Amino acid sequence: MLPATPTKRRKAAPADEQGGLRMTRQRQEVYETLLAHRDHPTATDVFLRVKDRLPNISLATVYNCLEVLVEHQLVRQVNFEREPSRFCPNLEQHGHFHDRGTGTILDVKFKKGVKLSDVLDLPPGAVVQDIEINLRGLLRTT
Amino acid sequence: MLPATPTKRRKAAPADEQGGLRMTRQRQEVYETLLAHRDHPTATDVFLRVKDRLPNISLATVYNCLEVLVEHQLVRQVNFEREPSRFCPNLEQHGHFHDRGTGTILDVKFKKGVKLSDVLDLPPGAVVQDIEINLRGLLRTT
DNA sequence: GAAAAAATTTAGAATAATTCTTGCTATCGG
DNA sequence: CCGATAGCAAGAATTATTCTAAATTTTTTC
Ligand SMILES: [Mn+2]
Ligand SMILES: [Mn+2]
Ligand SMILES: [Zn+2]
Ligand SMILES: [Zn+2]
Repeated sequence: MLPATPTKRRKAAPADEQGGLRMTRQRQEVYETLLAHRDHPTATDVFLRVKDRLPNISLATVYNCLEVLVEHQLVRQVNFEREPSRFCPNLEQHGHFHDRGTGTILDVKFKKGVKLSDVLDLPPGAVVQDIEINLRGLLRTT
Repeated sequence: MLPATPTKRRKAAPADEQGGLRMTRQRQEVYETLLAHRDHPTATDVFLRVKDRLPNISLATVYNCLEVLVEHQLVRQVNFEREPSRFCPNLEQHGHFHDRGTGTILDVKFKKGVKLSDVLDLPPGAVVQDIEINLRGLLRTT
């Protein structure tokens, strides 16, 4: 006999909720700001941009929104050295190239069909969950 | 006629100077501490270890020593996310694997003969000066 | 080898990105 | 509408790191 498990159906998500993330106005604007420019802005950059549309937003809220967007994997956090974190809405697996000349950060696609183990001598038993590839150099403007 | 260039020979480096780096006691101990364990310690870790041998060393000095060792390329600085920097005396080109289970950071060798351009779609004109590969995951202990 | 100059070390203060705390507001489920 | 939960804003707190200034050590000059 089955135990009397009450048929606890998953709580219906509100209309504006996506993947457990409640898309508030602030989160929406932060996310759209990232989508709009895709130039890997810092939290402060995002703050300044969003302020045009939401003049009362606080920097703490921008940090909160970015954190929750990262947690829900709508956005990636990109760190170069110990500089302020940057944020990227490109969800394809990719790396980053930092041009020391201009400070620009560019997305770098991974070539198709390349396996990590073709390139790296992984420690035995290593289960890789996350890959981060950061390049630094110069963009020779031809 | 040659101009009267005074025969300005390169200033002789003091005996303890290597590649422009003066190997002071503090730098020596910091460097040897890194060589001794190769477990990617933080500045504070190094500070605590070196204090056993140089009880008067200050944390600021450890930071200074690490900085100068990195500048002179005897040591590499390794950053995972926004955690405190770690330091690595392995000068071969390599990446790092961070085991989320234990916090251990392992060196990951690059396979021989693999070119970056085999793996990544580099932006046109990009001259890569520095490569950083950081992996995160679990070490399945078999 | 002393004096002067330069480099290094030290302790503590300052910095800056990020996180935390708290009170307020908005939204949700009923 | 009501109580509960989640999110926001402002400012304080945190913390790894850098800076400052005075003391010490090392190197150079005489
Ligand atoms: Mn920016
Ligand atoms: Mn450690
Ligand atoms: Zn990106
Ligand atoms: Zn290493």
